[in-house]
Amino acid sequence: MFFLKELPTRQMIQGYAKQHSMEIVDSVETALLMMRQASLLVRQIEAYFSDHDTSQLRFLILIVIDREPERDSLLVSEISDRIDVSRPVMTRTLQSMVDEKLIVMKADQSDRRAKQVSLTEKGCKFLESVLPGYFDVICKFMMDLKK
Amino acid sequence: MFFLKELPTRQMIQGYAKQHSMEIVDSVETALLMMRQASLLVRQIEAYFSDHDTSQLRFLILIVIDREPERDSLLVSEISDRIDVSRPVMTRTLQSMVDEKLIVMKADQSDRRAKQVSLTEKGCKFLESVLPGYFDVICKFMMDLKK
DNA sequence: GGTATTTAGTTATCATGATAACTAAATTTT
DNA sequence: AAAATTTAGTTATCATGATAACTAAATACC
Repeated sequence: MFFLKELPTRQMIQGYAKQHSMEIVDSVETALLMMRQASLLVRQIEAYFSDHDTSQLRFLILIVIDREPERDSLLVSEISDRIDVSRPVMTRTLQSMVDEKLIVMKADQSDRRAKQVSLTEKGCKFLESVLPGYFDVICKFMMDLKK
Repeated sequence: MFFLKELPTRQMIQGYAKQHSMEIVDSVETALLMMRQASLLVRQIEAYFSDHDTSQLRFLILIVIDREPERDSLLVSEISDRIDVSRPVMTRTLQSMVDEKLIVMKADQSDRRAKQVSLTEKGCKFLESVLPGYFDVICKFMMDLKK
């Protein structure tokens, strides 16, 4: 997250940067603006999911399992390949989602270390129920940006 | 932070969004890309500061005090006006920065509830020492983006 | 001038990110 | 086939974000 409310002016960036090339000042300005806007959007998204007693990470886990063509389960390692949080965070989050009955986990047949994760009926329904609002939050934010 | 590594294709977004207007699909795609890129950059920045035994928040606190024209201290509340983290996080972070001797805090004369925060010599030097690398990280990231 | 409200900052507690160190199973190497 | 390494996932612990509830001082209201 990037927490600075008022971004530095170009002049200020120029003052701090040792090399004063326009290109560098430009790219720093663009980067700061991108981080700030993304942070504001991420906050709105997290607030949306928090209102629905969940989190963006839980949502992403549901969606990567759901969007997999021709499969109805993924290994924990496959989910981790698609979402870059650390393994312990993945373990903990999956456990909470099992508790909430959004997913089920069962031992893999061919590799006894591995675990198959699949959506429950409840998880599927829940994903469908939060998706429209998720798009709404993003669209509304992007509309406001254009103004 | 936005953790999804492979963003959904336009088709996939279209499949999930109830309304299929191009505009909506477009803005969702743009937003996801922005959040993903910003997250990657923020991670690099945090890694950079972590290598220097500090954090982006500490850096931002130093810089908002430093960049204030005609003043060499700010009230905690003024720092909070400029950086949107919660007050308890601000309190805790300022305390750690006092422990590290990057800043000093003293009671305000006119308002006995308030505290003036100013940079120490060490804090000033430290800020100067990390600034070039900070710009480097951002510039390098933005260069790679263009490719 | 006394009561009520607001403002400044802190403390306690929780949620969620990380890394390091671990167990157990699979795989590679020799 | 035994030993070494890699891979899958977990546990323990820490860092850093949040909110709720608090103290104390300043300000507003009557």
